[in-house]
Amino acid sequence: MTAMHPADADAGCGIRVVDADRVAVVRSALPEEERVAEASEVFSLLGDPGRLKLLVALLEGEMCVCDLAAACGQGESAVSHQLRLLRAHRVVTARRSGRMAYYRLADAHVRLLLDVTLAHLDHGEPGTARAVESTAASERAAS
Amino acid sequence: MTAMHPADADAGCGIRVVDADRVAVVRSALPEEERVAEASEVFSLLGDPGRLKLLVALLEGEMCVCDLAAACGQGESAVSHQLRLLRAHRVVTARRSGRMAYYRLADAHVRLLLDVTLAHLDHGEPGTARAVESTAASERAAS
DNA sequence: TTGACGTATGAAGACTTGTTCAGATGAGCC
DNA sequence: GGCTCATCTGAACAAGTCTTCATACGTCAA
Repeated sequence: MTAMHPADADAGCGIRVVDADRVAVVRSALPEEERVAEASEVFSLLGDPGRLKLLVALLEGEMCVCDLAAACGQGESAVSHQLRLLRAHRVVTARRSGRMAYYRLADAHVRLLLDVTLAHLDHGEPGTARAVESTAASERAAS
Repeated sequence: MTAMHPADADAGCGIRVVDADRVAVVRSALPEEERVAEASEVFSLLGDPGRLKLLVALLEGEMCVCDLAAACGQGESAVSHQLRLLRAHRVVTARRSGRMAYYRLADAHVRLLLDVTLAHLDHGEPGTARAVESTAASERAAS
């Protein structure tokens, strides 16, 4: 664990390393594999423009499939497929009323990510401080 | 724009709509197509476990390619490809020193997203309020 | 019950995306 | 110069993803 001269060291397996200390620190700071996978799945869900639009739309409150499709300019079947995916990951939940299905956001973390991102989009680059503000506000309102 | 009885209306094109008002509101609240695309691209970048690990690693400060590879348990070529992508999207920047290349986070928004997510991972579900706190703190420290 | 409707689902196809391997580039060292 | 090393790049393949079409399911109204 102590510092060694650069240019040689290994990090468990036999991999080339320059700054062994740094590598060790980062390694222990890195979340478990499984956590990273979880997080990246969530980001992946937000990584599709169609899905992202659906979720942003749902920030306004619950909506049925056909309204979501209309509001986001997508086919109803496509929307249904996406919602299915989002439901499987517990990002949204469905409430059924007769033959209608109303969807709403179900994940506080995702809501937070969306808020942060929207705030960022609003005022170009700077974003951070105000983003956090507006995020906290909308989070309060979202309970 | 005024309310009409449910079950029939259209939203520009000829699409079935239940709550025309809601659809109209959401439509105007939705960011421009282009903004949504930008945002979803960023999320997509965070949506790969390998890339996500690289970025989390870079939260600790700048690192060279081989150390990143070692710390994240990935091949150096793979890492280089990913960094290239991240660089193209201005999420990271490279500083060259001799034959080494040192990468660092270059996007405040991405850093914020990472912080929020890590905070969320730490204390399971609740997350929101404390996530914002810790996020703001780390943002201050990150300038 | 029958038909229309909103939603859900399965399968197929085109399209992305990530990894790997092989080789190229350019900096440092003898 | 010639060698090694860190990084980059291109091509190819495997794997995953999104959309579409067709169809199935449950609900409501007549």
